[in-house]
Amino acid sequence: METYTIRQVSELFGLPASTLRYYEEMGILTNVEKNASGHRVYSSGHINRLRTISCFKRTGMSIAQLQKFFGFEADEPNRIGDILALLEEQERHVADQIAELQQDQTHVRRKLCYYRAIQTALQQGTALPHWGDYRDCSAQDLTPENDPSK
Amino acid sequence: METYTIRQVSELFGLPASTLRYYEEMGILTNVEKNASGHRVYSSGHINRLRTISCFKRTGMSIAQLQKFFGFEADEPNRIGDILALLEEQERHVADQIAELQQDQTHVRRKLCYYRAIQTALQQGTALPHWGDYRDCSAQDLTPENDPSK
DNA sequence: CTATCACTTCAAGTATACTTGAAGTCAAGG
DNA sequence: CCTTGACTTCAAGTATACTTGAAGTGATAG
Repeated sequence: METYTIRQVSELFGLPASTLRYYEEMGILTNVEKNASGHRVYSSGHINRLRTISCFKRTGMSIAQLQKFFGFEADEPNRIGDILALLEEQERHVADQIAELQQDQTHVRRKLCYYRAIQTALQQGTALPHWGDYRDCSAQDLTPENDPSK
Repeated sequence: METYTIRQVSELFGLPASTLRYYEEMGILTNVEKNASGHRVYSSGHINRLRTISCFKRTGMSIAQLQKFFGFEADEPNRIGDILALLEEQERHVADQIAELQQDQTHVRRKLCYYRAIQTALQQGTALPHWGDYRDCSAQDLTPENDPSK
């Protein structure tokens, strides 16, 4: 069975060793063994756990929620209901986040479009495009006809 | 020109009034007028600015970066290059975030799938599906053949 | 033998983004 | 006139998630 030092895990995930110790202390990275000289030894199970932690953290879970989730998992099969509820909540949350980010992407692209037009106008000495004060554009204010990003 | 009280803006964005004052103090919500009795008066320009702030914050910008960005905007047209660089960076960042979240969505769905199968097996008293230790499943470990979410 | 390196524990410190509390002002209602 | 409600400022406090520093241990290199 493959094992990893704290340094290897650290480099694998781009996390400082102190963070790995912190996760362990917080109880979200559990059952880390120690070798004869007291150094931590991680297994592929820990690597998988860390992938889940990264995933959940990216999708906005706090340490407290992670503690809860892995607490339920440790108490499987009694807590399958709780686990499913948490995962379903998280699935909704991720879907919402993706939808919001796609809106945000449009917002950023419109601002980009606006400032690129201004830059071009400045360089060519031509008139500025007359989109009014488009800087703080918002999805709501835009119809397909007046949307320069379309 | 339409105006808003701090309470109205607060409710519009679901942000406490203290946060609006904080954003103003930090210089990312600028030029807020006061009426005769010293109360803040927000305009539609502030509403648009707040939409941009929300967008940028969701996509991971810190207050410091927002200060920088709106600082550049205030100094337009001299800083169009800086603005464009920042927006382009942000566009890449959002795209990466969406891609990551889509991976995370798959991860969550697989875990859901796994635990639903376990729940079903428990309820029916049938054998557990033999996916090994699938709990900490990760995209890398899965081929289309052994992926229960497919 | 000793220095260096990679780790260890434990307590305390830091960064970010707010949040709260105290004390005061202003306008309207009773 | 007095209270109530909505705001104001300013300083200090809080929550979260680490991060850092000090002091120590054990294995390896010179």
